[in-house]
Amino acid sequence: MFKAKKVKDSKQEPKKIKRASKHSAILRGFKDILPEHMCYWQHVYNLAHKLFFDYGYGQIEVPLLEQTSLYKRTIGEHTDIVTKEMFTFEDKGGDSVSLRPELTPGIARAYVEHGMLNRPQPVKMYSIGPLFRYDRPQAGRFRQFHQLDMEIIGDENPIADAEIIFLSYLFCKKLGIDVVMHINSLGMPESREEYIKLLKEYYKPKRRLLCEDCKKRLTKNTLRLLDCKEPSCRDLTQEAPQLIDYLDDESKQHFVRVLEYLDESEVPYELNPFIVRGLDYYNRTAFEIMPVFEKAEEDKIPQAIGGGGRYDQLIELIGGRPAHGVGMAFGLERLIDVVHKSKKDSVKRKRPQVFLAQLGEEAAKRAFPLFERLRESGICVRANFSKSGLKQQLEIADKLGVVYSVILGQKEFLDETIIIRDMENGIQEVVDLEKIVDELKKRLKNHE
RNA sequence: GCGGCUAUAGUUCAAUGGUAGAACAUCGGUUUGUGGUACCGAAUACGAGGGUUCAAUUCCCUCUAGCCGCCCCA
Repeated sequence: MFKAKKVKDSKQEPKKIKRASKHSAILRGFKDILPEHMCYWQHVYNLAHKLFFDYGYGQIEVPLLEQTSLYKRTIGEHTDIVTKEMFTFEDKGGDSVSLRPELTPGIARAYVEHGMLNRPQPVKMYSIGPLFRYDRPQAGRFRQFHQLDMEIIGDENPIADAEIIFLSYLFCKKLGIDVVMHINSLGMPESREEYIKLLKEYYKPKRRLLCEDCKKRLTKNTLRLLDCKEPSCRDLTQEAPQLIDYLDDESKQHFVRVLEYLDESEVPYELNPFIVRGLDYYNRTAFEIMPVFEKAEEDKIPQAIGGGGRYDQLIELIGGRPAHGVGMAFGLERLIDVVHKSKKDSVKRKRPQVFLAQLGEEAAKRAFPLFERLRESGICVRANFSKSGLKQQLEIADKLGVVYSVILGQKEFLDETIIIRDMENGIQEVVDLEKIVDELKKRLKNHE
């Protein structure tokens, strides 16, 4: 991207290269996950695979790219996600395709397309992967982000809702973070629509008292009115009719039973009538996971690290035979951020145990297969064969935080011996090269 | 999409209307084989464009990006 005029002066060649590389920067709202941060991701992944296997969830992966219409139909034609946040483009065949902004539609599609309703119901699945939304980047919000998603499809029973919420809670607990589940019931679409009518009628005479945003919400997104942080709107909201009082009887029953199950499994939750979710396919149970911080830490309202709910119409929407469903997803960047900040951050980076240092051509040659011998025997070993100075190598060993360094120099090479150096106190010992594996293992065992 | 703040080496920060310093990190050396604790040296930066000016990294404008808030969401 650098300008042509700068190319004129050939003396500036190195500078130009530097500049050019600056211009080819990462896309807005996208993030690299660097090696030193990967331990958090691996920790989350490992925990997820274990937990979901234990609870009988199968892992599924669905494409990053799907027909745009899949998302329009499921998430909702008029939602923000579909109208302005999707990476949508035409492929070479002229079809409109979109990078997935959500995991659930793809999984539901797979359920229908692979005839999963012929499997024992319900079908339990989980999925981990990147999602894309063309949104303005902000704290905890990126254009490519990752979710851990779980779904139970083919189960109307409130215990399925409770299981999803329970597993979400359990997962947070395993990660060592404190959370509380904010939970609500949206009822069925019909009862919800009736409630929205009521809500409009309630606010309309008071329109003048609302903030500018809420005036728009009144017609476009009435439920969101309840969520406004303006004090004047809040006052009005206090007296507003509550969704929960207008639920159809079956939904009410369903909700009560979900809560009973949650009480039984000791999941901490709060009823929150303002959880409405931004996707059209939700009905009945809706919930969000809010992290709980020590009070000194945060003066702002914490962001939800996950959310989900029931979607009993979704499968039918995409052309399958009707099947009930309930699911949730964690935002992994936010989740990891909370783990990172929490005092119980238990994620430890794996440290290598031994550094193998070599001196001289002959020793280096011998050290190379020795590395493999150590690795094969289960010792976590590191080396840098292209460095020749012992000082440099010990420096690296120190930075890696190894317990022992082993030094193979020209002298040791000739004697068929090797030095073991205790990195904590600098005490060295010469041992037979033959016995190095046993000697190291013996010492490492004592060290534990 | 709207608003606020910011933009100097890999990182964290300085200084300055006359083109920039430090710390840490990186690489190399201190007579040839010893780190965590010395000393010396090297490479690396004013986000982009325009304007004011004899002169701009410094002042002004635009753009871009980052952070934060709104909207929305994970």
